[in-house]
Amino acid sequence: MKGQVKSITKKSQNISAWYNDVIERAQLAEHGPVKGTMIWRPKGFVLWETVQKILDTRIKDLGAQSVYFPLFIPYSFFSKEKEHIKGFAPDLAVITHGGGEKLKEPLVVRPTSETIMYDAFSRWIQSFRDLPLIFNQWCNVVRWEKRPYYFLRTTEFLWQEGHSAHENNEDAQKMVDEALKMYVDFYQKVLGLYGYAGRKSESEKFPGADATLTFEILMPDGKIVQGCTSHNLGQNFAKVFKVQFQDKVGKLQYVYQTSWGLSTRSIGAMIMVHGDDNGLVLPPRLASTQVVIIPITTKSSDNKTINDLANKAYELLASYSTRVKLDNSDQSVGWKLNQYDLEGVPVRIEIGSWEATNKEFSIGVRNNKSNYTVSKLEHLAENVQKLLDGMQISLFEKSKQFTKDNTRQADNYPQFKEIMETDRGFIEAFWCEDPDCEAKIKQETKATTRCLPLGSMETEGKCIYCKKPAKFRWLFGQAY
RNA sequence: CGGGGUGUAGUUCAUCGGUAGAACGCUCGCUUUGGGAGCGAGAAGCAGUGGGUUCAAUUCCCUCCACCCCGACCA
Repeated sequence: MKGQVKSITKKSQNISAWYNDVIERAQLAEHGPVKGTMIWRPKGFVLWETVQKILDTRIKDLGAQSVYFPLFIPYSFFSKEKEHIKGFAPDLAVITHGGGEKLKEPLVVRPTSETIMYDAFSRWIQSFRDLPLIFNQWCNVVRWEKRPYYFLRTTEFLWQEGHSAHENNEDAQKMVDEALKMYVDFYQKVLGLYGYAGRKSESEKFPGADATLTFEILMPDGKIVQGCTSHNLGQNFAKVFKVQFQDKVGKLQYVYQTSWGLSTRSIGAMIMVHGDDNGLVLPPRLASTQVVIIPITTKSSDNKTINDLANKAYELLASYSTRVKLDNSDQSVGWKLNQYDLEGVPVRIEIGSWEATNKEFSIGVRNNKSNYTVSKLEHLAENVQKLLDGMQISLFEKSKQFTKDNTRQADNYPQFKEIMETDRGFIEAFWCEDPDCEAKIKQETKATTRCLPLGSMETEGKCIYCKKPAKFRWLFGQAY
């Protein structure tokens, strides 16, 4: 009965190796032939499809219309906004040749679409009646990565980018806030991930933005993933791309703009936080298979009764709109159980002789390995739903608890450094908001400001680094 | 771009100066099925690349390339 299958690296032993093992063994993805690229296999891509499906509805609820802009952007577009090109230049993939000839002007492979979109906006927006204009596009973008990592840092990644133009800053700010709220809700309710929403520092904000909002998520190794961003671009791009409209009194004005995005990085964060030594653990709302039914037939069992019962359970759950799969394949039971653990299927139902005799079902939940629940047929659908709901909540609660347990206040720099050398995680510390202090802290501890949490109260404190007056405790941490 | 490591079957690796072997996976058959089943048969490899040393290189030396890990950069 002993299998010779090589087990995956323990999560506690080496989280990078574990992460790579899980992704490859669960057949989510492989490395592409070009460094930094990844091949999305069906079981991985379906996760993104689900993210898209759920998020797209919410994005449209924000008033966005879907569009698609070209992958190739004239280099000159990038140069127009000074901060923008400065921030993105190191990441750009630039095409110099095409059709066997050297191009007159190099082309940038889209790292983000502000420039190419706003060039069009300048033609499409003429009047206050054209506002607000809210677009969203799902696409791939390229940012050259020196050190790639599945999902979290890939040279080509997939995302959604929302772009809007408004008459005034209030409307733009409202858009930015709503987009962030949508992302936070998505992370918490669908992906089951806790985190901190806040504002980025001047040096960490999007190149070309007035302000950037973010949702920061703690990983098990104490490093932090930026889960999404929502930027208030002010009139910075409007001025260089001449995006102007005539207001109600006929005066020519620049629009106020926003952009906001969530990428395939979200899937990496979800895997890293929820997964365990047996493989993936998928939040029920994300899982394309929420329940797997495994009939256990033997030579001596009443296989007709077992199969009838399994079929009934399948139909019942399917009619309850549970995403259910019945596995009749001839693999051994042990293999199936391990396989579905690896794939992260939230709930499994086993039906063998014992269950057939008692007309009951043994139900196991992925994140509570040892416990089985027993259910009669008539209560199956609602009991399974309760287990799915319970699992969804417990994943989030666990993520929340872990984040809270690893959010520490540092009141002096030695303390700060000690935390960074041991547990890392989030550190709340006063900072004077001088970029020099921020840069030095980063250099000395690897920690950067992650955000100023929304709703932070202004008080009086001293900068952790220079001891000059500081108004807020910022969240610090090591970025992924 | 710095520091370290690895390239041999689909995968993970072993081997060794005389042109290759295991496990898992895969195919076929029989037997099986309550936490990765058993037996038998079978398919599968120009040993990353280019050069050098040698009678002989997968093996030793160098180049390049790729990938992995650790740093700097980053959604």
